[in-house]
Amino acid sequence: MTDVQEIDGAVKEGRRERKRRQTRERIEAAALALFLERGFDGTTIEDITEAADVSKRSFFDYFPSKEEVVFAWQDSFADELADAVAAQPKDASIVAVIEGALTSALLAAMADPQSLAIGALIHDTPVLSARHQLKYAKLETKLTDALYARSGGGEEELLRLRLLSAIVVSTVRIGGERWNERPQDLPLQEFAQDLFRELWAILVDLGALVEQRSSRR
Amino acid sequence: MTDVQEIDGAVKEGRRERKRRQTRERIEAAALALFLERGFDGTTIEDITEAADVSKRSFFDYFPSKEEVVFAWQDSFADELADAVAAQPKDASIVAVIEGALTSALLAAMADPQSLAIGALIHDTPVLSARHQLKYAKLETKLTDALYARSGGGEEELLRLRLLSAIVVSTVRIGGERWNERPQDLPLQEFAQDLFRELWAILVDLGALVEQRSSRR
DNA sequence: TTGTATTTTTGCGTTTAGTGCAATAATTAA
DNA sequence: TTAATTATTGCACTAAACGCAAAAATACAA
Repeated sequence: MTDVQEIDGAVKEGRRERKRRQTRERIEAAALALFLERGFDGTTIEDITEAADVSKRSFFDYFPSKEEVVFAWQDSFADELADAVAAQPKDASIVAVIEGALTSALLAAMADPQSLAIGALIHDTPVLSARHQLKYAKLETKLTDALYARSGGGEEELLRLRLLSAIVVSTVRIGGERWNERPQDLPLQEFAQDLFRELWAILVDLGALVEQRSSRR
Repeated sequence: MTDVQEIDGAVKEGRRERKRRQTRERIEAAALALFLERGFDGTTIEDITEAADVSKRSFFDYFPSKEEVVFAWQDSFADELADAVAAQPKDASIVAVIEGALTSALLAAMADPQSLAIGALIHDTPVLSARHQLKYAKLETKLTDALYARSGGGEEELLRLRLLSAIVVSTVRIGGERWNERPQDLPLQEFAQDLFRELWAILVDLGALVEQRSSRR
C-alpha cells in the first residue's frame, strides 16, 4: 500500500518516495536558480521543467503554481515559530516568550544562505510581494494560536493576543525590511536584540502616552 | 491637447472624459455584480465585457487586471486617511489624531453599502485576500508618511511612527474582521469607539507589562 | 522471474488572463 | 471641413493552470 517502511519507529524511504523527493528538490533548485538569474516573470514553467528534466505537466504535480516554488521553502517558518513558543519556559513572561521564540526561529530561518537573495527577489517582483504579505498574515494567526495555547485565557485575552501578535509580526516585517536595506554589518543575533529593545521601548513610551491621554479626559 | 476645460478653477468634463468615466463605471458595476453573483473565479473577463457591452480588449484599457476592479473602489481610502490626519487639530496628541482621523475615514468609506459584500467576496477568494493584504501595507506607509509630516522628527522618530502605524493598521484590520464576523448590532461609530478604547487599554497594559519586565533584569 | 496492482509521469487538449499591434471609429481643435 | 488626438476594437499570440487518459516506473505477491 505504501512504500514507507517502519524500522525501530524510524521511517525509511522507499525508492518511490526518494525519487519523488529528489525530483521535487530538482524542480525547486532549478526554479530558484532561474528566478534569480532571469527574474520571476522572465522565467517560464517550461524553462524550469527543461532545466529539471521533467515534463511541463509534472511541474503542477509538485507545485500548485509558479509562486508556490518560491514560498514553499519558508512554509515551515510559522510552524517552527509556534514550536519555539511552546518550548519557552513555562513561567516566562509573554514578552520574554516572544523575544526568545522569535530570535531562535529567525536564526534558524536565516541559516539558509539563499534566504537573502530570495528576499530580494520577492521584494522586486510585485506579484510575489503580494503573496508574501499573506505569509505574514498566516504567521500572525499561528503566533496567536501558539500564545493562546500557552496562556489559556478567555475571549477577552484573545483580542489582546491577536493584537500583540500583529504588533510582533509587524516588528519582524519592518525589521526584515531594514535588514535588507541597511548594511548588515552586525550579526543577525545582535540585530534582533536591538530591534526588540527598540520595540519594547516604543511600547513602553506608547503605553505611557496613551495612559496620559486617557486620564486627561 | 486635453479635453478638460477650466472655468472658475472648477473642472468641466469634455464629452470624451465623460464617456470614458461612464464606461469605466459600467465595467466596474458589471464586474462587481457578476463577482457577487458567481464568485470571482467563476466570472471570466468576457462575461464582464459582454455585460458591460465593451470589447474584451477594452477591459484592459481600463483595468490592468481582473483583480484591480475589486480594489479600485477603495484606492482612495489611504489618501482620505492621510488627508484626515492632516486635518486634525495642530495641538492634538498623536493618539487623538489617529483616533479622530481613522474614525472619520472609516465612516466615509463604509458609507458605500456594497463595501460589506465586497469584504465578504475578498474574504473567501484566496487570490483577493493576498491582494488585500497589500492594501494594508500601502495604507501603513501612507499613514506613516502623514504622521511623519505632522511631527517632523528625526530618524529615530520614523521607526516609532512606522511601528505605530503598523499597530494602528493591524487594529483596523482585526477590527474589520470582527465587524464582518459578528452581528453588527451597533452602528459603526460606536463600534470604532469601542475598538479604539480596547486598543488603547491593551497598549497601556502592554506598556506596563514590558516596563515591568525590562526593569526586572 | 513473472504477473498484477498502484503510483508516477507524461502528452495532449482546453480554458483563461493578459499583451502587442495595427486598423477603425469617435472626438476635438483648427 | 480637415487634420490631429484619442478611444475602441479585432486578431494573433504567449503563458499559466487544469482535466483526462495513456504509458512508464515501481512495489509486491506467488
